Amino acid sequence: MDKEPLINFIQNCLPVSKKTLSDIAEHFEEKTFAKNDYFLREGQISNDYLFLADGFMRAFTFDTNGNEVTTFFYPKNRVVFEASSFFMRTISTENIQAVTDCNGYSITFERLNMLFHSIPEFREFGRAMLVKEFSAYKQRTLAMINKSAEERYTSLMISNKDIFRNAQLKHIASYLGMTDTSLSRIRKESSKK
Amino acid sequence: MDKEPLINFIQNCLPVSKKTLSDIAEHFEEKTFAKNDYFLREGQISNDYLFLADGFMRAFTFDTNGNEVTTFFYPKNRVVFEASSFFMRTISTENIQAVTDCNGYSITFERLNMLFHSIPEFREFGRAMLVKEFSAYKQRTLAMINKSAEERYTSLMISNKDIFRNAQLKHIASYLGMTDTSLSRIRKESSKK
DNA sequence: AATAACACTTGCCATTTGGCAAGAAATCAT
DNA sequence: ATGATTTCTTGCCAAATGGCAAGTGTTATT
Repeated sequence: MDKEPLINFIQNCLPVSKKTLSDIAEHFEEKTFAKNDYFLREGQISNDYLFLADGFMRAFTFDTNGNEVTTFFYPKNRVVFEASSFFMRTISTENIQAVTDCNGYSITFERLNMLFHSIPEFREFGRAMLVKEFSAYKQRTLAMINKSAEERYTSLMISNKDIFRNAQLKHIASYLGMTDTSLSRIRKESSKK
Repeated sequence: MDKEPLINFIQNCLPVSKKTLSDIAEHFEEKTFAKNDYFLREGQISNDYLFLADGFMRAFTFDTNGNEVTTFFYPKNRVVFEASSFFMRTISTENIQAVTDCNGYSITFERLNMLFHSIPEFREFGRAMLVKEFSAYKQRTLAMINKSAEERYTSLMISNKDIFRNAQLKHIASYLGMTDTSLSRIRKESSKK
């Protein structure tokens, strides 16, 4: 059985025995997504927790005016899940879509809980993922407030260049809270310097 | 022993036996804060998980230009904690301060984990609080993007009138991602209608 | 009650960002 | 490869928001 990337990722987060690791990995199953496939669609209850081994995904939803808004980008080598729908078993308002061809390993809600129940260290892993995601989200919120469009662009450029390599302009623009027109202009100005 | 509000709150979130409830409540201790007291200061590792029975708090930090930014408002009857610092044992970049006189019940990291370990249902409570907070944060992020300053004001007015009753203009302004000058003007315009 | 400190409002003007629409460039399907 | 579709850029102008600073109102302190 392969699942190398998954095992490495878990091991990097918390030190557990090889045995436990393979017990955990056993419950994940391989998944692939073609470009533009959906991992989660709004209206569904999210039932999969995914480790993204390769590729690039994004989450999006719609604001009150019906405009699509990108809410998150997921690079490879991290877990992908919509916390609220997955853990509270509520209908998701977000979509998660493959931006490029992707592959990874997923586990269902039921099985994940079973593992959380039986393996206390792994419970810690689950909590750590949740807290980490939350924390990243907070930092992003902060970066949005009290920064100009150009500053938001620059920060993202510095911290997440891969987003610009993978995603479309209009998706990045809505992620940054500006129009694609503005982002285009800002990018141009910025490249002059 | 009192702790009525705490017990009611937990019971509302998940149905547990009276016995279990009082076992849980026993580990919380009463806390009071005078107006402007701090529940958490940046630079510290957050070690308390608080149920706010009465009063009003706010979280704030500073953006890259050194401006104070309000990141959250906590009305009474909910839990107050900074997930990242509390659960990951990292230094907090946020401050949490009493906006009015407050009182509630708090529990330490160590004791909370002990309860999580020994009472599986309560573990669910912990996860639910974390997910709920995260979910609220996401909704807020979304409400900020692609909305004008006036729309952001109006939404907050509708959903959280109590913030306007309790907090200062400049704190609300930074929470809404605008200057206090703008908020003052917008509020005026809005009251005309 | 007087003073000081703080919170809020308002006028004037500068700057940033958006809206629209046309054109250029890139990508996709046949 | 060719045309069709989608994505990105750009010019022009309008609208929204911010910066500064003075003025007014409110609250706290002695």
